[in-house]
Amino acid sequence: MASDHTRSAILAAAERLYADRGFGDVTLRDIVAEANVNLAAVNYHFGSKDELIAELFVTRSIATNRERLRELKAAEEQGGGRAPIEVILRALVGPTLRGCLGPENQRSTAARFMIRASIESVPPIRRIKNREIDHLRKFVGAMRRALPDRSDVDIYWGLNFALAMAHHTIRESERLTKLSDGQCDLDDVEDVVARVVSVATMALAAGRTETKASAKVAAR
Amino acid sequence: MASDHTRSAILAAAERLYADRGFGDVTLRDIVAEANVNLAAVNYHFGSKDELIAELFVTRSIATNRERLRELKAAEEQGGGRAPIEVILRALVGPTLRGCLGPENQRSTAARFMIRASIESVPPIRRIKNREIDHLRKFVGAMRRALPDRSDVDIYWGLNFALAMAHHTIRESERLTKLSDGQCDLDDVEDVVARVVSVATMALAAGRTETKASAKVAAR
DNA sequence: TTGCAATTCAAACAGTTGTATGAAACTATT
DNA sequence: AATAGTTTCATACAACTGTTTGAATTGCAA
Repeated sequence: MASDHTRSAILAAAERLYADRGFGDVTLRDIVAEANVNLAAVNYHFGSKDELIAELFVTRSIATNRERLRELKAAEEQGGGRAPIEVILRALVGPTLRGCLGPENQRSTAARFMIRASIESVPPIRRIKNREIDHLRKFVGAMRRALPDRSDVDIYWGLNFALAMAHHTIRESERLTKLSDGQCDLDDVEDVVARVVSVATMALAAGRTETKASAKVAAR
Repeated sequence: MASDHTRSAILAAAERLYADRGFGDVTLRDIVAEANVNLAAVNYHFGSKDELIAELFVTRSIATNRERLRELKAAEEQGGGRAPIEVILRALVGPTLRGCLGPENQRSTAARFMIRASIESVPPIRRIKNREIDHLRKFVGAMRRALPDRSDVDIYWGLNFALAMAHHTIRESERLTKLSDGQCDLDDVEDVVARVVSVATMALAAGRTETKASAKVAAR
């Protein structure tokens, strides 16, 4: 087969540029210049610009999802098919947070690319994200097993909030640092993971079925 | 002065189109066609496309922020300068959620526009968002007064998580609906507000300074 | 070496984009 | 009615976009 050299040079250059400057103002010509290949090579190897972006994102997504499921499976096996909720949540948000936060200077290109992808949503990436639901269902299942007397609705909301805290913290890490004048240490990834897991666990552990009712009372 | 008719026709058309089809594939030509005005009118009245987008977003942001502060001020006055934390959090996330969620068919153009702005982040909007920090500081102050023995870091994290849950729920409302097979009712806005406020309140009320330590223990 | 497929390349294409221009039309004041 | 200022309009501009083409080159198998 081919040497594949051009293909991977394009992938690397594209990831680097997208990570640094965003999808908005990186053109194919920027990419091929960075990769030292011909302009037509992108269409030859990937078909189109969108397919290039999609391939980049899929590759990284698969890696994260695999890591998530690995942690989940390990936890459930260790617990005889049932894992504690906080370990499940850690498997859900840990890989993403670890992949995207941490000291900026030692942040991988892949991490910076994924941050971009979470900030600037472009069509090819959105299409892929929409297919992530099946992956999340596996976590719903595990959470159901961990909290058998919890309603499905509460499980979904708990999952939603856990992802919310993780993704928003990544997206707005710069703002949180500025707002807190550096007091919130986003580089201490394990602390961030612990905080997210802690709150999400509380959200799911709080008084059964009471959540909605009690909150509504407080609303008055 | 002028009739202002053209100006507001452009604003209305642009908001409608951006809300429906996103920033990515709405051109100035689409906008002026929808508004029944000449192409050059946009640059004449707004200077550039980006300034048009900025004006749209600023207008809506100011409205939301004003509503937030109105609720906050009312609550603090009623409590003699100190409001309960859950009321503060409600003032923070309530206006945004109420503005962006609710039955789709009766969702205002403004609301749909703001959802777009939160999903597809474009440069002019990002620049404005970065200036939102001063506004958030007012909530930090109120939260400090409500929870005087809470560390600043915990306050910042609590604020961050509250905004995280609100914004992520808006951004991913479609996915949550699909994942839960319609069981999570995103149209019941007050329930959503109550859920977010409830979890955020718990996050801030949970064992002082213990949060981090206890979570770290759970991590083992 | 010859032949054939895979790859690279320069060049052009076709389309779109936001913006600028200068004349025309309008508005309101004198 | 004449004027000055504002607003509208058709049109052109200049730049950039992703993609295509067809010829040149390369690498490998027979």
